[in-house]
Amino acid sequence: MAAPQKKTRSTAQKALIRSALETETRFVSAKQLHRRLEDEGASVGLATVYRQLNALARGGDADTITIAETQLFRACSQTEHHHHLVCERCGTAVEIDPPSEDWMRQVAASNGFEITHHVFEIFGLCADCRAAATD
Amino acid sequence: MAAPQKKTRSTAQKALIRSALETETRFVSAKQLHRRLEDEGASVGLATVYRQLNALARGGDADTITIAETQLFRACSQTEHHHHLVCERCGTAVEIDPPSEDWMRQVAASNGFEITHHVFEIFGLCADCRAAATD
DNA sequence: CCGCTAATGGTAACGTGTTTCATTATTTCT
DNA sequence: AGAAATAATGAAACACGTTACCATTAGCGG
Ligand SMILES: [Mn+2]
Ligand SMILES: [Mn+2]
Ligand SMILES: [Zn+2]
Ligand SMILES: [Zn+2]
Repeated sequence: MAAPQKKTRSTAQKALIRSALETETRFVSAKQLHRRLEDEGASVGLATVYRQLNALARGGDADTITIAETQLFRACSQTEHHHHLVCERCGTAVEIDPPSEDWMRQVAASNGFEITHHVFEIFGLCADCRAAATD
Repeated sequence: MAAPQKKTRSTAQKALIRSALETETRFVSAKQLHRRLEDEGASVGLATVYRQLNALARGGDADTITIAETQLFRACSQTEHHHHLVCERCGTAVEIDPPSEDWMRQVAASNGFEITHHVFEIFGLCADCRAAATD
């Protein structure tokens, strides 16, 4: 039988957080998003920002990466598996394809492993940040 | 002129930590290594374990990965750049080659990025852990 | 409206990892 | 072999991102 599946309610905070994240092209932290919301006059608790960002990530509506012990989020509507090319200065990110799945499975199998998942992110400097770094 | 390069002293704790890490084939956390040391009768402070593991990593004598907000360490004598295939159950790891550097640079360049570094780890279950998971 | 309960938000608690600083011990100097 | 200089240690305090708690608010079906 189907799981009880508790029903979710639509709240103002949920909508605010979602739309704030969607207008952001960079990976942002919960704290950053929280500050931005209160700068815009909205009053949303930090705990709620964490909750909603995690919910979005769980539901596949946001990607997350961790940089310097801090989890960053970015809205994502893409359904296929992908990774990111991230500017380590400003957080701007571009979606990229994963390395060959066949190659990974091959490497794993030859060592007796069965793959469960993988992490892969390329970090660098975007054109803008490189230009800005010209002393 | 050459950097002042402060001189390092050899201590019992440093040797203990280094050799304990070297006998370990799995990725281990500072806490795990600390517990193991005190189980063996050695009395070493946790802060010292952190310090020495970080020093080993900085010096290239240890690899580190982060899993579930915890930093794990493993001795490594390899000098070339590499990655790991890690059993997410027992921590056993195998060193693997990186994906094509040319391909990564190509992807980055076509988006105006200049690569600084990348993270890549494959997680899975090793043969032993798969066998043990047979209900 | 009413009642049920999901959701919120302030705060306390948590876990990992770093910093501080008094104490210990290794190296160097005489 | 002392003695002086100072790197290293260790216990506890701290930093900080994230989660848990729980009393209060508010969405939604009736
Ligand atoms: Mn994405
Ligand atoms: Mn290695
Ligand atoms: Zn940038
Ligand atoms: Zn295993």
